[in-house]
Amino acid sequence: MTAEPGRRRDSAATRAALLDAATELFAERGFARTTVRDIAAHAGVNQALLFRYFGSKDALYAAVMAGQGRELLEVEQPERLLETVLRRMLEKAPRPGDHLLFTALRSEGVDSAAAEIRKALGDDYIRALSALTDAEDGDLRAELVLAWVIGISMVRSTSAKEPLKSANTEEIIRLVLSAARTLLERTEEQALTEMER
Amino acid sequence: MTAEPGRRRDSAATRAALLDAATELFAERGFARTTVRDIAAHAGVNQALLFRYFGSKDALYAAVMAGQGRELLEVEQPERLLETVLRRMLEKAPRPGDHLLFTALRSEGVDSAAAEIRKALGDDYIRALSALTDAEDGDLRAELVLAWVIGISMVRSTSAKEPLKSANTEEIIRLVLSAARTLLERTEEQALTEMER
DNA sequence: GACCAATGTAAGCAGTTGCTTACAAGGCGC
DNA sequence: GCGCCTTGTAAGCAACTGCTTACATTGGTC
Repeated sequence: MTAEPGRRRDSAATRAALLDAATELFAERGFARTTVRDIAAHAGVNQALLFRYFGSKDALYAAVMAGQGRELLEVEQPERLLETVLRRMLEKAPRPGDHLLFTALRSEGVDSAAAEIRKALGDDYIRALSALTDAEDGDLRAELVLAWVIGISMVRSTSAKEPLKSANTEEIIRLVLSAARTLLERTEEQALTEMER
Repeated sequence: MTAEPGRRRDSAATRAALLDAATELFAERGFARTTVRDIAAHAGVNQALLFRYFGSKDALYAAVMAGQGRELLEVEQPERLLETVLRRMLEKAPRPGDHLLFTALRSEGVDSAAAEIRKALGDDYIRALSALTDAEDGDLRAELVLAWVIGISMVRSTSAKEPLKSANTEEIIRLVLSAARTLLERTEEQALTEMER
């Protein structure tokens, strides 16, 4: 009987189970602190299959990150990007993978696949954010704002009880946005000039 | 001859060499990514002696961090704390251990000695920074500012060439201070009230 | 039913980690 | 000179990591 309960001998389903498990664990613990054994166990799949289907932990990470983390860049108008990013980061009940973006951005190390992905992702966000200001050091300003997001994500992931973990989401967003505005807002005249075009 | 060149059979010097090497490496790579073998090699000392004199990697880390990272808290008047912290973080030629504070604050994990030290250190800085505002959510504001410092340190340690790495130190400080001021400054009247006392 | 590629499994390899142990050697008190 | 605690050394252990290999099992094809 082909339609056996559960799934056996179904490579597509196995691949998908590995991808799902990897997505969840990478988002939760980051690349370095996630183990291939953890992923396989979490997927209910033999560890060797992970390497059969993905080749290496690096490649699995790349597969997980393919296309992920950039949805906000495409959907959001730049003015609302920071707010949306913060809201996703702070939301109470994230779906699996929702935090992939943040875990990826704050990954450590200069080797391994994670470093390249982090850099590419960071560059994309810096580019988007720097479009919000006309200051000549726009990239620096954008990078500072991104660093703030990364730092907040960092602190939230390590501290279990400090205010950041429990505080009102809207309040945090309000505070960060108001402060970031001093870095990213255009000057009045230049904003007007821009509109005239 | 007791006064042999170099040092041999000198436990104090051996301990000190280990401490120095550990200080430098922990500051550079953080707790998790520093190896006891690295430390011993860097100190030119047998690895077993590290455990004889310090007991464990955790304990060595605690010994390194004992009293370190809080100098700025004691010296600086609160109003200048953030600026001084930023300046130390961004300075071009730090002495060994100068970055211990930042590497400690951005250490990962919830176990190991590093987590407790990070928390204690973070709490101290939050306390100092929150004294700068009279808002009732002062702790949250202070934690956000600390998260920013941590994020900047993070980004600088991973990106090799983005603006943050090379940009003008004073410009970065100016930008961060001006933005942070919206979070930490007192309202006019309350600052005056404070002065009257 | 026989073949055979695709799928799944168990065991293990090599490298790294923190830490331990068994031992050699120096140097001080006597 | 002798004993013995202190200091230093080399080797290795157990746990963990990413990854491989040798082998069983399944199920479609003919």
